Amino acid sequence: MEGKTVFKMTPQRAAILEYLDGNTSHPSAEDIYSAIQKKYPMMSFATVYNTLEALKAKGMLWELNIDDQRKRYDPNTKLHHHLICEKCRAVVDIFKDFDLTVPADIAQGFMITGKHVEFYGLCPDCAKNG
Amino acid sequence: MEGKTVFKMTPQRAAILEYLDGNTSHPSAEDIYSAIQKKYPMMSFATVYNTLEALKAKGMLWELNIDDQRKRYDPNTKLHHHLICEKCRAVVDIFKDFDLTVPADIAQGFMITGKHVEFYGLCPDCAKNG
DNA sequence: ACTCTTGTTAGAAACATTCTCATATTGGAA
DNA sequence: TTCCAATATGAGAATGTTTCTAACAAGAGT
Repeated sequence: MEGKTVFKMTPQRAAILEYLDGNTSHPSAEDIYSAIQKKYPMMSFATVYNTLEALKAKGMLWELNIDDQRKRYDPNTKLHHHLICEKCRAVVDIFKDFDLTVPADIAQGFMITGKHVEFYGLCPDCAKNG
Repeated sequence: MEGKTVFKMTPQRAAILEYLDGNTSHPSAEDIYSAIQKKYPMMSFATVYNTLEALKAKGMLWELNIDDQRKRYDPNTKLHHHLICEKCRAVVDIFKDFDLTVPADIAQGFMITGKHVEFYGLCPDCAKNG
């Protein structure tokens, strides 16, 4: 019987959790890896991906497909949305609850379980310089 | 002076355009490549990507980051949103205009130029079988 | 101490996407 | 028509991200 497997705490995982805690930068795996490598040079990329996968499975992390080039991770799993700078790829959180009801005749029989709004634009820095 | 470069029509491009015209399946580059390869076995992957890039630059195509694994392309560039099946990755269009105004105090100085809503769920087939 | 489960690591592999560059085609101009 | 410069193509190499492999390590419980 499948059962939920134990999540063992290790120094590597503690470091990843510490890095993610309260982090609103929506880091990529690479970002996480390089930040933590300073402290733990032995840390492997596989461990980063394994841990992110485990956290995602426990619902403690969102995997965002917001960036053209790589996955981004968000430790805040309370319903919210995102604003993305098309120039520097900065991502910021939008905490606002939009009314997004999809009428049945438009939902085409889908069972809707989640929603996410992406806003595109330019962040203050890029708007100034570009 | 940069100027917009000419878009030369070639048999390969005609085939890609024909395949995309009215296509609501949100195909990946691979999908496009294999569909067209039946007719044009000499067609190269580079050509598919080059053409998609050119069409995107002309605003005739959207590149969608809604799939974990690969980019998906949408020839319909009229404002709309998407509903994604989390099981089979099917993507369907939602033509409904949501009111998505972001108050200035929440926009954090961003200049917002676009928006896109993703709904997640299960398509009728997957809801039935899963 | 022994065992079972789970986590770690380095490196290889898989995969999507982009790049290179020699060659071929296109569409307008002569 | 023929010619030409710009642009497009194709095969394969290169890149970057993510996943996989397999051997080893660490923990908890017996």
